[in-house]
Amino acid sequence: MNTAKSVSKRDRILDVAEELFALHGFDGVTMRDIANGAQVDVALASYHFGKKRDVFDAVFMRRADLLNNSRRKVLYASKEKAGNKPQTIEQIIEAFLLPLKLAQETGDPGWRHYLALLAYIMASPVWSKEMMPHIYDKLVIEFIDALRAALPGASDEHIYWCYHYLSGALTLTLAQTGRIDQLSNGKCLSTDFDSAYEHMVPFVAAGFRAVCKNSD
Amino acid sequence: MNTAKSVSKRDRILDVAEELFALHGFDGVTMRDIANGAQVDVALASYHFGKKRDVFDAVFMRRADLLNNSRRKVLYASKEKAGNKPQTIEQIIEAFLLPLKLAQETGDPGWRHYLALLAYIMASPVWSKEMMPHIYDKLVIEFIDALRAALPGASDEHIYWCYHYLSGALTLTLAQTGRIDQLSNGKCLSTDFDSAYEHMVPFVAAGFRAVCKNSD
DNA sequence: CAGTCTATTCAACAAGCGTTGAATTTGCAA
DNA sequence: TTGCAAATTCAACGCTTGTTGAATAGACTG
Repeated sequence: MNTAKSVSKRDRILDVAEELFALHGFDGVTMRDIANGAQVDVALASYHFGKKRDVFDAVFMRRADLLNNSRRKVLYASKEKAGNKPQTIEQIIEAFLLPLKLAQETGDPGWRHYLALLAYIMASPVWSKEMMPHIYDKLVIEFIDALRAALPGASDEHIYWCYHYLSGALTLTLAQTGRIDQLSNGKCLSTDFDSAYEHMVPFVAAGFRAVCKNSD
Repeated sequence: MNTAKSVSKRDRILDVAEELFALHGFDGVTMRDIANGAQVDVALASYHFGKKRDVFDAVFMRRADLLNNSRRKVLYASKEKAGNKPQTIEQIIEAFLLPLKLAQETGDPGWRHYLALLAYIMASPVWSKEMMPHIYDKLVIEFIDALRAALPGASDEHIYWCYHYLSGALTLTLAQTGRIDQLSNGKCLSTDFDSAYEHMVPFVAAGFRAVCKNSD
């Protein structure tokens, strides 16, 4: 049998750790939780990755480059498409969000879990300081530069605050807490990234314009 | 000496727990961490509150009613001020955010920690389901009703998604991760709720209008 | 000052934790 | 088949965890 998949135990450990860390955070998951989920001995995770913290890092890094490259590629394609004109805010935000939507659309639940893990990291004062600068900063700065070019005359302060709101809206979306499902009585779904993406672009773009038009 | 304060050990436990839970989450904090921080024996927290989970709940509940009442009061005052006309979106969002800004402005670091704890709960799939409906739902529904009245013709789906983005922007603000400080090289500060509030109102209001004008 | 209730500490427990070294199985090349 | 290295399990360690019952100190009342 074993029709589903024949991934290595090593990969199963990463898959399970990804899901559990996203759900319960670093301290809410034990090595035994991971081992049980992966149907594997407790010692195996240590054998492959080292300390518990190294498992967490391995999970985080597994898709980080993939996601970063995808985002960079989409941003550059968007820049190229705009030619010598500056991109519109909508185009920049679309480029910012599209790779996340695409990751979701692969249907691989691993990507869904990874995005939730990213949300966990971004919303945590401790983990955000530890993980984000090293991995995601370079690209974020490029996006902010693009926004600056698209909003001539806007003050840096306004741009950074608007980016912060964008980042917050995105973070809560990636977290997939199920809260919107419950508040809306099922009319909106946390897992429906298409809708989240579709409405987020005009929402954020309008926000940027409204705030930044008041700059000196 | 002891010039600063003469709070009871019981209160010191809550204060320390509040700060630590906000920073590290429920599982990232031990009873001994709390006891050490409060300079108190390990057993005392159990004596006063029961299980670890009960300490968490006690911390959460201590300010929940206070905050809820403040928000309700501000919302009603805003409604009254608008008279028989519907409130503007700006007025509703201001009413939504003002109590949080006021809590911050008391200067009491406890409130700052509590707001960060709220962010931790809102961003967590597990805790958000467990804590939010019971405590904050009734009021949130009132705010959404007000928004519906201020946006005639807007579809529920649009309103809920926009509220979701507002909630996300707010959550990341309350979390005070320090990320905006670092990205902006100190031009913007996570602890500067005045600026966060000031820019968030026009940002979110414009977002609502842009999305909801496309409703059927 | 004796008595009583509350607040606090002390000491200890059983369970669960991450981690490790040795033993065992598996996969593969010679 | 043998040999060897990688993958995996087994068994156990020292430590930390949350929690509890008994002992002590403190506050207040009569």
